[in-house]
Amino acid sequence: MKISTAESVVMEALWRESPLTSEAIMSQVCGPQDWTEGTVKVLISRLVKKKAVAAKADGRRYLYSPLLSRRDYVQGESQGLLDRLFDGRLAPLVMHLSEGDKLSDQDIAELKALVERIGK
Amino acid sequence: MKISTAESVVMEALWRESPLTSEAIMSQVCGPQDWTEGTVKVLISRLVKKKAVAAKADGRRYLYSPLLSRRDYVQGESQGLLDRLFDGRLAPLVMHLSEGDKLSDQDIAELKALVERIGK
DNA sequence: CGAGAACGATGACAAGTGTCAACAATGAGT
DNA sequence: ACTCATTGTTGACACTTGTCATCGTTCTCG
Repeated sequence: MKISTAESVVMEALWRESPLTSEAIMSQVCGPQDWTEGTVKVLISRLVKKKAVAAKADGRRYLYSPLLSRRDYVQGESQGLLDRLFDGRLAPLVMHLSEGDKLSDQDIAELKALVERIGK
Repeated sequence: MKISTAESVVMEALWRESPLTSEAIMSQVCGPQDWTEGTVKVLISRLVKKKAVAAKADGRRYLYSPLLSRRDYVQGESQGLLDRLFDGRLAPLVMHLSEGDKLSDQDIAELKALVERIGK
Protein backbone atom coordinates (compact mmCIF):
# COMPACT_ATOMS: atom_id res chain seq x y z
CA MET A 1 0.00 0.00 0.00
CA LYS A 2 1.18 3.44 -0.87
CA ILE A 3 2.15 5.86 1.87
CA SER A 4 1.27 9.49 1.32
CA THR A 5 3.61 12.33 2.09
CA ALA A 6 1.71 13.45 5.18
CA GLU A 7 1.74 9.89 6.43
CA SER A 8 5.46 9.64 5.84
CA VAL A 9 6.01 12.45 8.31
CA VAL A 10 4.47 10.25 10.98
CA MET A 11 6.56 7.34 9.80
CA GLU A 12 9.71 9.40 10.16
CA ALA A 13 8.89 9.99 13.80
CA LEU A 14 8.47 6.26 14.34
CA TRP A 15 11.63 5.43 12.48
CA ARG A 16 13.52 7.81 14.69
CA GLU A 17 12.25 6.04 17.77
CA SER A 18 9.70 3.38 18.53
CA PRO A 19 7.43 2.34 19.98
CA LEU A 20 5.73 5.65 20.61
CA THR A 21 2.37 6.67 21.99
CA SER A 22 0.17 8.86 19.87
CA GLU A 23 0.93 11.68 22.25
CA ALA A 24 4.65 11.31 21.62
CA ILE A 25 4.07 11.21 17.89
CA MET A 26 2.05 14.38 18.08
CA SER A 27 4.68 16.21 20.05
CA GLN A 28 7.21 15.28 17.40
CA VAL A 29 5.23 16.21 14.33
CA CYS A 30 2.84 18.94 15.42
CA GLY A 31 5.63 21.40 15.84
CA PRO A 32 7.04 21.40 12.32
CA GLN A 33 3.77 20.60 10.58
CA ASP A 34 1.29 22.73 12.44
CA TRP A 35 -1.26 19.97 12.55
CA THR A 36 -4.03 19.54 15.06
CA GLU A 37 -4.56 16.45 17.18
CA GLY A 38 -7.30 15.25 14.88
CA THR A 39 -5.10 15.32 11.84
CA VAL A 40 -2.36 13.24 13.39
CA LYS A 41 -4.82 10.75 14.81
CA VAL A 42 -6.27 10.14 11.38
CA LEU A 43 -2.85 9.76 9.83
CA ILE A 44 -1.94 7.17 12.44
CA SER A 45 -5.19 5.29 11.90
CA ARG A 46 -4.69 5.22 8.17
CA LEU A 47 -1.17 3.91 8.59
CA VAL A 48 -2.44 1.14 10.86
CA LYS A 49 -5.11 0.26 8.34
CA LYS A 50 -2.47 0.16 5.64
CA LYS A 51 -0.41 -2.16 7.82
CA ALA A 52 2.52 0.20 7.76
CA VAL A 53 2.53 0.51 11.54
CA ALA A 54 1.61 -1.91 14.30
CA ALA A 55 -0.54 -0.92 17.28
CA LYS A 56 0.13 -2.88 20.42
CA ALA A 57 -2.38 -2.35 23.19
CA ASP A 58 -0.94 -0.95 26.38
CA GLY A 59 -3.75 -0.40 28.83
CA ARG A 60 -6.06 2.29 27.54
CA ARG A 61 -3.70 3.42 24.82
CA TYR A 62 -1.64 1.97 22.00
CA LEU A 63 2.04 1.81 21.38
CA TYR A 64 2.87 2.26 17.73
CA SER A 65 5.78 0.75 15.87
CA PRO A 66 6.67 0.74 12.20
CA LEU A 67 6.03 -2.42 10.25
CA LEU A 68 7.54 -0.96 7.11
CA SER A 69 11.23 -0.27 7.48
CA ARG A 70 12.64 3.05 6.49
CA ARG A 71 15.13 1.15 4.41
CA ASP A 72 12.42 -0.45 2.31
CA TYR A 73 10.46 2.74 1.99
CA VAL A 74 13.43 4.78 0.90
CA GLN A 75 14.52 2.05 -1.45
CA GLY A 76 11.14 2.00 -3.11
CA GLU A 77 10.89 5.75 -3.49
CA SER A 78 14.41 6.10 -4.82
CA GLN A 79 14.17 3.25 -7.25
CA GLY A 80 10.82 4.56 -8.42
CA LEU A 81 12.24 7.97 -9.22
CA LEU A 82 15.24 6.43 -10.90
CA ASP A 83 13.11 4.23 -13.12
CA ARG A 84 10.55 6.87 -13.87
CA LEU A 85 12.87 9.69 -14.79
CA PHE A 86 16.25 8.21 -15.61
CA ASP A 87 15.43 4.88 -17.15
CA GLY A 88 16.98 3.20 -14.13
CA ARG A 89 20.41 4.64 -14.74
CA LEU A 90 22.19 6.21 -11.85
CA ALA A 91 24.74 8.42 -13.55
CA PRO A 92 22.21 10.78 -15.13
CA LEU A 93 20.56 11.28 -11.76
CA VAL A 94 23.82 12.21 -10.13
CA MET A 95 24.67 14.44 -13.02
CA HIS A 96 21.41 16.31 -12.68
CA LEU A 97 21.86 16.81 -8.99
CA SER A 98 25.43 17.93 -9.42
CA GLU A 99 24.54 20.52 -12.01
CA GLY A 100 22.68 22.77 -9.66
CA ASP A 101 26.08 22.82 -7.98
CA LYS A 102 24.41 22.61 -4.65
CA LEU A 103 26.91 19.92 -3.77
CA SER A 104 29.21 20.69 -0.90
CA ASP A 105 32.83 19.65 -0.94
CA GLN A 106 31.90 17.13 1.67
CA ASP A 107 29.23 15.69 -0.59
CA ILE A 108 31.75 15.24 -3.34
CA ALA A 109 34.29 13.66 -1.03
CA GLU A 110 31.73 11.25 0.35
CA LEU A 111 30.57 10.36 -3.08
CA LYS A 112 34.07 9.79 -4.29
CA ALA A 113 34.86 7.48 -1.41
CA LEU A 114 31.62 5.63 -1.96
CA VAL A 115 32.23 5.11 -5.62
CA GLU A 116 35.70 3.80 -4.90
CA ARG A 117 34.27 1.32 -2.49
CA ILE A 118 31.55 0.17 -4.86
CA GLY A 119 33.88 -0.15 -7.80
CA LYS A 120 36.38 -2.27 -5.93
CA MET B 1 1.74 23.84 -10.13
CA LYS B 2 2.31 20.19 -9.49
CA ILE B 3 2.33 17.71 -12.35
CA SER B 4 0.83 14.31 -11.66
CA THR B 5 2.38 11.06 -12.83
CA ALA B 6 -0.22 10.47 -15.53
CA GLU B 7 0.32 14.00 -16.77
CA SER B 8 4.06 13.46 -16.84
CA VAL B 9 3.59 10.68 -19.37
CA VAL B 10 2.11 13.24 -21.73
CA MET B 11 4.92 15.63 -20.93
CA GLU B 12 7.49 12.97 -21.81
CA ALA B 13 5.95 12.71 -25.25
CA LEU B 14 6.21 16.45 -25.73
CA TRP B 15 9.75 16.55 -24.42
CA ARG B 16 10.72 13.92 -26.91
CA GLU B 17 9.32 16.02 -29.73
CA SER B 18 7.28 19.16 -30.05
CA PRO B 19 5.07 20.69 -31.09
CA LEU B 20 2.64 17.84 -31.43
CA THR B 21 -1.04 17.58 -32.22
CA SER B 22 -3.26 15.79 -29.75
CA GLU B 23 -3.49 12.96 -32.23
CA ALA B 24 0.28 12.54 -32.25
CA ILE B 25 0.37 12.63 -28.49
CA MET B 26 -2.25 9.95 -28.33
CA SER B 27 -0.43 7.69 -30.70
CA GLN B 28 2.65 7.99 -28.52
CA VAL B 29 1.06 7.36 -25.16
CA CYS B 30 -2.00 5.22 -25.84
CA GLY B 31 0.12 2.26 -26.72
CA PRO B 32 2.08 1.85 -23.49
CA GLN B 33 -0.61 3.25 -21.23
CA ASP B 34 -3.76 1.72 -22.62
CA TRP B 35 -5.68 4.96 -22.30
CA THR B 36 -8.67 6.03 -24.31
CA GLU B 37 -8.90 9.23 -26.30
CA GLY B 38 -10.91 10.89 -23.58
CA THR B 39 -8.30 10.26 -20.94
CA VAL B 40 -5.49 11.79 -22.93
CA LYS B 41 -7.59 14.79 -23.88
CA VAL B 42 -8.27 15.54 -20.26
CA LEU B 43 -4.62 15.17 -19.33
CA ILE B 44 -3.66 17.62 -22.06
CA SER B 45 -6.34 20.08 -20.97
CA ARG B 46 -5.19 19.94 -17.39
CA LEU B 47 -1.60 20.51 -18.41
CA VAL B 48 -2.65 23.55 -20.42
CA LYS B 49 -4.62 24.86 -17.47
CA LYS B 50 -1.58 24.34 -15.27
CA LYS B 51 0.50 26.26 -17.78
CA ALA B 52 2.86 23.36 -18.22
CA VAL B 53 2.16 23.18 -21.94
CA ALA B 54 1.27 25.83 -24.49
CA ALA B 55 -1.50 25.40 -27.03
CA LYS B 56 -0.98 27.30 -30.23
CA ALA B 57 -3.98 27.41 -32.52
CA ASP B 58 -3.41 25.87 -35.92
CA GLY B 59 -6.66 26.06 -37.84
CA ARG B 60 -9.23 23.87 -36.18
CA ARG B 61 -6.73 22.14 -33.92
CA TYR B 62 -3.96 22.97 -31.50
CA LEU B 63 -0.28 22.36 -31.53
CA TYR B 64 1.05 21.62 -28.09
CA SER B 65 4.50 22.44 -26.76
CA PRO B 66 5.97 22.13 -23.31
CA LEU B 67 6.34 25.29 -21.28
CA LEU B 68 8.04 23.44 -18.47
CA SER B 69 11.39 22.01 -19.47
CA ARG B 70 12.21 18.44 -18.71
CA ARG B 71 15.36 19.69 -17.10
CA ASP B 72 13.44 21.79 -14.58
CA TYR B 73 10.92 19.08 -13.92
CA VAL B 74 13.52 16.43 -13.31
CA GLN B 75 15.55 18.81 -11.22
CA GLY B 76 12.58 19.54 -9.01
CA GLU B 77 11.61 15.94 -8.55
CA SER B 78 15.14 14.81 -7.82
CA GLN B 79 15.93 17.59 -5.43
CA GLY B 80 12.61 17.02 -3.71
CA LEU B 81 13.36 13.38 -3.10
CA LEU B 82 16.86 14.19 -1.96
CA ASP B 83 15.66 16.75 0.54
CA ARG B 84 12.73 14.72 1.73
CA LEU B 85 14.51 11.45 2.32
CA PHE B 86 18.21 12.15 2.55
CA ASP B 87 18.43 15.53 4.12
CA GLY B 88 19.79 16.88 0.86
CA ARG B 89 22.88 14.72 0.92
CA LEU B 90 23.77 12.84 -2.21
CA ALA B 91 26.01 10.09 -0.91
CA PRO B 92 23.33 8.31 1.12
CA LEU B 93 21.07 8.26 -1.93
CA VAL B 94 23.71 6.66 -4.06
CA MET B 95 24.52 4.23 -1.30
CA HIS B 96 20.92 3.15 -1.06
CA LEU B 97 20.62 2.63 -4.75
CA SER B 98 23.87 0.73 -4.92
CA GLU B 99 22.92 -1.66 -2.17
CA GLY B 100 20.24 -3.42 -4.11
CA ASP B 101 23.21 -4.18 -6.37
CA LYS B 102 21.05 -3.54 -9.33
CA LEU B 103 23.85 -1.41 -10.70
CA SER B 104 25.39 -2.64 -13.89
CA ASP B 105 29.12 -2.43 -14.47
CA GLN B 106 28.35 0.28 -16.93
CA ASP B 107 26.49 2.24 -14.29
CA ILE B 108 29.46 2.06 -12.01
CA ALA B 109 31.87 3.06 -14.72
CA GLU B 110 29.73 6.02 -15.72
CA LEU B 111 29.40 7.09 -12.17
CA LYS B 112 33.10 6.81 -11.58
CA ALA B 113 33.90 8.94 -14.58
CA LEU B 114 31.30 11.46 -13.55
CA VAL B 115 32.62 11.77 -10.04
CA GLU B 116 36.11 12.26 -11.35
CA ARG B 117 34.89 15.06 -13.54
CA ILE B 118 32.95 16.75 -10.79
CA GLY B 119 35.75 16.45 -8.31
CA LYS B 120 38.24 18.11 -10.63
C1' DC C 1 -26.24 22.66 -48.48
C1' DG C 2 -26.34 18.68 -45.42
C1' DA C 3 -24.26 14.64 -42.95
C1' DG C 4 -20.59 12.90 -40.79
C1' DA C 5 -15.97 13.16 -38.77
C1' DA C 6 -12.59 15.50 -35.91
C1' DC C 7 -11.42 18.07 -31.98
C1' DG C 8 -11.67 20.43 -27.70
C1' DA C 9 -14.58 21.47 -23.60
C1' DT C 10 -17.27 19.91 -20.02
C1' DG C 11 -19.43 16.88 -16.78
C1' DA C 12 -19.06 12.88 -14.16
C1' DC C 13 -17.38 9.59 -10.79
C1' DA C 14 -14.60 6.73 -7.70
C1' DA C 15 -10.51 6.64 -5.01
C1' DG C 16 -7.04 8.90 -2.36
C1' DT C 17 -5.34 12.85 0.37
C1' DG C 18 -5.11 16.65 3.79
C1' DT C 19 -7.57 18.53 7.33
C1' DC C 20 -10.51 18.89 11.22
C1' DA C 21 -14.40 18.22 14.64
C1' DA C 22 -17.69 15.31 17.10
C1' DC C 23 -18.51 11.09 19.38
C1' DA C 24 -17.64 7.04 22.24
C1' DA C 25 -15.19 4.31 25.39
C1' DT C 26 -12.32 3.80 29.16
C1' DG C 27 -9.51 4.80 33.05
C1' DA C 28 -8.47 8.13 37.19
C1' DG C 29 -9.19 11.09 40.90
C1' DT C 30 -12.44 12.91 44.42
C1' DA D 1 -20.16 6.32 41.91
C1' DC D 2 -19.68 10.57 39.24
C1' DT D 3 -17.31 13.49 36.56
C1' DC D 4 -13.45 14.59 33.78
C1' DA D 5 -9.73 13.90 30.84
C1' DT D 6 -7.51 11.04 27.54
C1' DT D 7 -7.43 8.24 23.44
C1' DG D 8 -9.17 6.08 19.41
C1' DT D 9 -13.07 5.84 15.90
C1' DT D 10 -16.10 8.04 12.64
C1' DG D 11 -17.99 11.27 9.77
C1' DA D 12 -17.19 15.10 7.06
C1' DC D 13 -15.53 18.18 3.40
C1' DA D 14 -12.75 20.08 -0.22
C1' DC D 15 -9.35 19.05 -3.54
C1' DT D 16 -6.60 16.16 -6.61
C1' DT D 17 -6.04 12.24 -9.65
C1' DG D 18 -7.20 8.67 -12.99
C1' DT D 19 -10.54 7.46 -16.10
C1' DC D 20 -14.15 7.85 -19.47
C1' DA D 21 -18.33 9.59 -22.15
C1' DT D 22 -21.08 13.24 -24.00
C1' DC D 23 -21.75 17.69 -26.12
C1' DG D 24 -21.10 21.43 -29.26
C1' DT D 25 -18.58 23.46 -32.79
C1' DT D 26 -16.30 23.40 -36.95
C1' DC D 27 -14.28 21.37 -41.04
C1' DT D 28 -14.81 18.48 -45.04
C1' DC D 29 -16.73 15.73 -48.61
C1' DG D 30 -20.37 14.39 -51.38
